[in-house]
Amino acid sequence: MQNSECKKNYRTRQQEALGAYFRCNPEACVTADDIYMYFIGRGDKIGKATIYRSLDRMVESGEIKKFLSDGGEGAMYQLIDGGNGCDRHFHLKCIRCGTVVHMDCEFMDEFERHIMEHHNFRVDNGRTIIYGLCGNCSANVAE
Amino acid sequence: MQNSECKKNYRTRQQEALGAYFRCNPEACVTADDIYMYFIGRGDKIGKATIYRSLDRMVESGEIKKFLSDGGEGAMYQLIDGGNGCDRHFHLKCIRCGTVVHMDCEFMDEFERHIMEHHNFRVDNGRTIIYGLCGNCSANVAE
DNA sequence: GGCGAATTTGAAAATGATTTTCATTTTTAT
DNA sequence: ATAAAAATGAAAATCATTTTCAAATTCGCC
Repeated sequence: MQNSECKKNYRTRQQEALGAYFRCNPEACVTADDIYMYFIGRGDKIGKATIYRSLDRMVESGEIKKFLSDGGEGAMYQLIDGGNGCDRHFHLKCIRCGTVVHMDCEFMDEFERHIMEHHNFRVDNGRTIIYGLCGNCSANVAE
Repeated sequence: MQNSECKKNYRTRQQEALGAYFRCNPEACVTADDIYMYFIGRGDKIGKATIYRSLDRMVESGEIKKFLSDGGEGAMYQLIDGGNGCDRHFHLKCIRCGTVVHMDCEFMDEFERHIMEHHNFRVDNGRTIIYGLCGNCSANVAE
């Protein structure tokens, strides 16, 4: 009810609880049901629909990521570490686990310059996402 | 029944059909239902269960990859590294006029190599679209 | 401090993708 | 060819996720 200890502007107790859950478990990699069970286990009152809705919001706002698990239990959710949005780098997004790697090095300038000079095209870093496989997943996918 | 035209060792007509589908559509990025509809549309006889089972096998064997779409329609399947040249270039898409420029030059290899070596990430050219402004639009847009 | 509007919640029902069941068909090995 | 093993398809079952809608909560404002 009161959000005295809360800095972020979550509107409701449930939304704050979810935010706190991820902040207190920064490495958590969980399904919606995992989270539901966690709260139910603690005796908290929360509905699954609310969890799904809140997770959607957090994915939308870029706080957490959603991806397909290796097993087949449903979507998994995990905190996005950096979280600080910046336009001076590319995003490399793993198509397997959803991890976003931030590419922020001088080579990028070279890339932009090449595309500008040789292809007459001005890259928009903010909108561009490079898809592929991160190191982990690359190692796990047989080829 | 006869697999005269088939080189790969798929056991059944349905499995061969699925393999052929991906080989003939190397850039296809589809849901199980897309594939089902495709075959039904052609008048072929195939069940959804078989499609799911075959897709699982192909993911397992590393022929195709499975991932969560950005929209929310279910899992998507796509050939891994089509092997065909179509995966060998980037697409530069203008966010203003929609023009797609194909970037197909030796610099791309350099780009991939850099990302692989410095960022431990294997770029998937087929799925990546670089957004920005084409020459025309760049000249016309005030910034 | 409280009232009404707007938003959020939760339980249950609905949805929809995927999996399982099982009788039948096809393939494989002999 | 023939029997055993594996694969198929239609339908039913499963299960994660979404929707519905009435009740509860929060927000804006006086």
